[in-house]
Amino acid sequence: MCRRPAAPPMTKSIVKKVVSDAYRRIYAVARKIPRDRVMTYGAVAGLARGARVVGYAMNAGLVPVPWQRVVGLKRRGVGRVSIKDPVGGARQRQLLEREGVRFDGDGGISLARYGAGPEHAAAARA
DNA sequence: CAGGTGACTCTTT
DNA sequence: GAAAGAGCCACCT
Repeated sequence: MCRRPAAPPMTKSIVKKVVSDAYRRIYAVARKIPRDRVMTYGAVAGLARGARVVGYAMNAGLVPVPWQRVVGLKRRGVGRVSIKDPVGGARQRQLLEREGVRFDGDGGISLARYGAGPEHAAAARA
């Protein structure tokens, strides 16, 4: 049955977000992220142009998007969970590990291996 | 309309 | 290598 685990309140404000073209664009990209793969906010936004907006879109959490596959960039080639909520961050990490993504001792993710960006495609394939 | 905030990123000191 | 500042875009008050 369709049980909704902690379904967020569908307020008009939230609906308005989904209608936004920018949000739709972000959701479309996030949805394209393959399993066992991660993408940085900058990659989803196209660069550091609207990286913040990407986080906003994920925060909405009203669309069936694998927000867990969207991570922040800690260092060049290394990603990391940038969620503000410690609970949500831990959950994301667990979900990613569950899909096969391995974390570094410093909580970093090797984008060269799990990066879903076109630039990392070659590295990811290797 | 203007100000403030944020799951970001980059450059410079 | 760490810290601070600036840039950017969208949403909320």
